[in-house]
Amino acid sequence: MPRNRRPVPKEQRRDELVAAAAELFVLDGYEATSMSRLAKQAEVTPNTLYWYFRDKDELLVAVAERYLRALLHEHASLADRPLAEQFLWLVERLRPVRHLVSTVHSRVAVSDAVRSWHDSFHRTFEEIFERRLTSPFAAEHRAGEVAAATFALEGAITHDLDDTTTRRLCEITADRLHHAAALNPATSANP
Amino acid sequence: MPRNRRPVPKEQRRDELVAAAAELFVLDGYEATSMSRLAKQAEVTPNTLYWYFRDKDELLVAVAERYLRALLHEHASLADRPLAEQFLWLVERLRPVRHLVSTVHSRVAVSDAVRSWHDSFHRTFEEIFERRLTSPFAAEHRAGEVAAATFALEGAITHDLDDTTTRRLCEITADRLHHAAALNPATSANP
DNA sequence: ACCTGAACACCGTTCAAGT
DNA sequence: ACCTGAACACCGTTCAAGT
Repeated sequence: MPRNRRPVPKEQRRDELVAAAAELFVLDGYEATSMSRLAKQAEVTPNTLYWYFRDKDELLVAVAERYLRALLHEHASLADRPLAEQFLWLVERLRPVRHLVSTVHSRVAVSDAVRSWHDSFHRTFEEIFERRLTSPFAAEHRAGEVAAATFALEGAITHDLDDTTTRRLCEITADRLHHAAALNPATSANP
Repeated sequence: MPRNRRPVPKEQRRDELVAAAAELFVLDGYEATSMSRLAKQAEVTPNTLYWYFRDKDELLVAVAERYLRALLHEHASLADRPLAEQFLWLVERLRPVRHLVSTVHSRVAVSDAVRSWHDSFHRTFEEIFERRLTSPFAAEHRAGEVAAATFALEGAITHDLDDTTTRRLCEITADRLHHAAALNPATSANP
């Protein structure tokens, strides 16, 4: 068997490794997936993983990024549906990878790579949310509303809620983003 | 030196170990604190930790519970202050132990002990929040509002927000809990 | 009952060496 | 450039043995 200089392009090779990692991270969890088990799954030696990735956290980032890309791609087709419906879709779409979400959060403090990916992830969603804030109002108020929406969804993904509560939470969150200006005391006091 | 059968009562001994763990978990993080470093800090051998705790996760639970007790005790004196102010206090109080919060969430899927503590933690705060829901309305609507409030605070604790955004988020969250019934379409449609 | 010494199986990571 | 064999320092945990 060929042991090195494989004829497969390096981007594709890297992708295979990320795919293997994605499967195991989601199935068994990040901590429970050792680099050697992962290597075995991808049919390489553990060291090979370190040729393509600096460390295990960089592998986590690659897996998370892979899911984010797929998510944004699928989301594009729902862009004109009601916001509450989009939120519900998002939450149900991310529930299966909830452990990945929790792991990313817990490794933000440990790994610079994870932290910077996490931050850019939040910026991506903040931009999407900000576009939905129909009425114009002051920047710090926008930031508060956007943060509340983001955290509501993150919580819904990572916690066990029954279906009706999940749906309610998505409706509440969407409502808030639409009517934020009207509900804002400072703004509604000066019409 | 006495090597066993220490004259110190076992509850106090356990407490010393939890105190040592609390310090290191918060200072260096849970993963970065090995059982041997922890043992050294508490001036025992690693094995001794396993006499008092089933595993590292049970130690994590003990540390978290310790913080929760202190938090609830301090919170009692603010019970009649405005809700937004209570929230801001809570967020700022828990920010220093944010890594503990993230770690608990990421180990919910791994450890039964952590999961059941986490669930009871949420029940505790849900009860506090539910008492603040002034207007009466259907149970599934309450659950949605309470979840939104809980997740907003959890997010504020575990993410970097500037001071004004944090304050705004707390105000929004408090407002929501007060006016939830009026904003609920189903309820406001039938006055 | 309480604590230790010594070991176990494993972990993430590195490095010199191969092609 | 790509990959491996072998090792490194360490991890959480266990267990027989001590007092």
